Amino acid sequence: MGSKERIQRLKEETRLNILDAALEIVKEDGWQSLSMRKIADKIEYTAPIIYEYFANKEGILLELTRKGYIILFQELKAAKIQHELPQDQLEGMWMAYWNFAFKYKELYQLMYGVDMSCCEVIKAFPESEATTNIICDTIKDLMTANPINDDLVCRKYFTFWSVVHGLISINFVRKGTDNTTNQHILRDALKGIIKYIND
Amino acid sequence: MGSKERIQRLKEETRLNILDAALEIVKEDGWQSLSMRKIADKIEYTAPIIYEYFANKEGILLELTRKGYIILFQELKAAKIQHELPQDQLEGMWMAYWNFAFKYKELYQLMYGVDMSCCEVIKAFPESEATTNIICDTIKDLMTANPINDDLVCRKYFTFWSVVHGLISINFVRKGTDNTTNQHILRDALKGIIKYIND
DNA sequence: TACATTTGCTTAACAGTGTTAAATTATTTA
DNA sequence: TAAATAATTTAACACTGTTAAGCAAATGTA
Repeated sequence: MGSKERIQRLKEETRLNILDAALEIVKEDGWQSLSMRKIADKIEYTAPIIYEYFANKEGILLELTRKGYIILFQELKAAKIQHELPQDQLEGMWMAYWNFAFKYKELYQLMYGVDMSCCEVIKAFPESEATTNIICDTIKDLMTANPINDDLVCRKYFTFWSVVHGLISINFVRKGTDNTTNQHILRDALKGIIKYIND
Repeated sequence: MGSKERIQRLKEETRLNILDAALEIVKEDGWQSLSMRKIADKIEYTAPIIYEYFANKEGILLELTRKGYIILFQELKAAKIQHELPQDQLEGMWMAYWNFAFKYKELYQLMYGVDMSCCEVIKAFPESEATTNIICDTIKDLMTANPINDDLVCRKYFTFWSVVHGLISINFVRKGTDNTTNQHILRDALKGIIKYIND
């Protein structure tokens, strides 16, 4: 009776269907909108059967996260073997990382908790502009070129922001790491950017 | 009849109470756990009256976001006036930004969408280690020192990750900005770090 | 003072969420 | 064919945000 295996195969298939359906829903309407009943609808079952394949909703998310890491690793590996020199490999891998984030945006959000669930449309607050300005003004003060290239100011601001925000959010997610060490990293990175602000 | 104003003052007070209660709940149990009924409980009312002060739940979040920006701006300003030289001002402001993120962690999460709602406890996946390793290996390849300082490798990896992740998540949140320009920023930043990897 | 009106607040309800237990249907086994 | 097992659904529970209806107290008006 080989039907045992056939059934096993079918079960494995619906398991994958659940994951696919979940990701599809997220691609359409975001993580906020993902629900067990919607997944069930998509695979043409009712909600409770999902619990025969996953412990709960988080189980689905964990599985998708795992899938994300596997894909990411493959892309990194592919990028690495395209170069000989370590410095080229490193740059290539980080570019691959970057590309992964946009190609698999939903998975990246899941993996690294970049969730803009709250305040769906962050329409630039007037209050947020003030903070942008006070920093950009100082960047301008540092610039020797005349007239000042506003585009460059904006880019430098972005670089600063990315470094600091990245360090912060990674600290939030991986909260194990020592804070003073990271503050050291931050200070070094800042000094580096400031030093070469006129490039 | 000065009672009009007294009532106005009371209303303003409960409005603030709602915001305080919301933030308190989030501090205790995270954004995921915030609910209208819990807020109502805390201010000793029932849920519907909150809608007399805010359009909906998002209205509360928006107000807290605004508060966050106001506080952040004040901290930046305070940091700036403590220095004379622009480069010191800049470093001071970014350090203030950093400190703000940890001092007002919940507000920062709200403002910049750093939400680890999904997968509450991201227990280091084996799959995630593979991606960490493939990059750290390459960083080691680049290092001239012998024996290799593992701590430094880790720190360099963190720096890379922060820059890239920061740039990505800021691109997600502020999706208006041009992608190719950011890729340019990224490439420059990467080259910079790689260049000074032995410092 | 007596009535009408506005205000403040609550209860009840709706549609949605994740999740579990019971009931039901379909399939396999004896 | 009858019993046992598996597959799937229905019903329910405790939540969620949100709205409408109802009530009670305070206020305005005669």
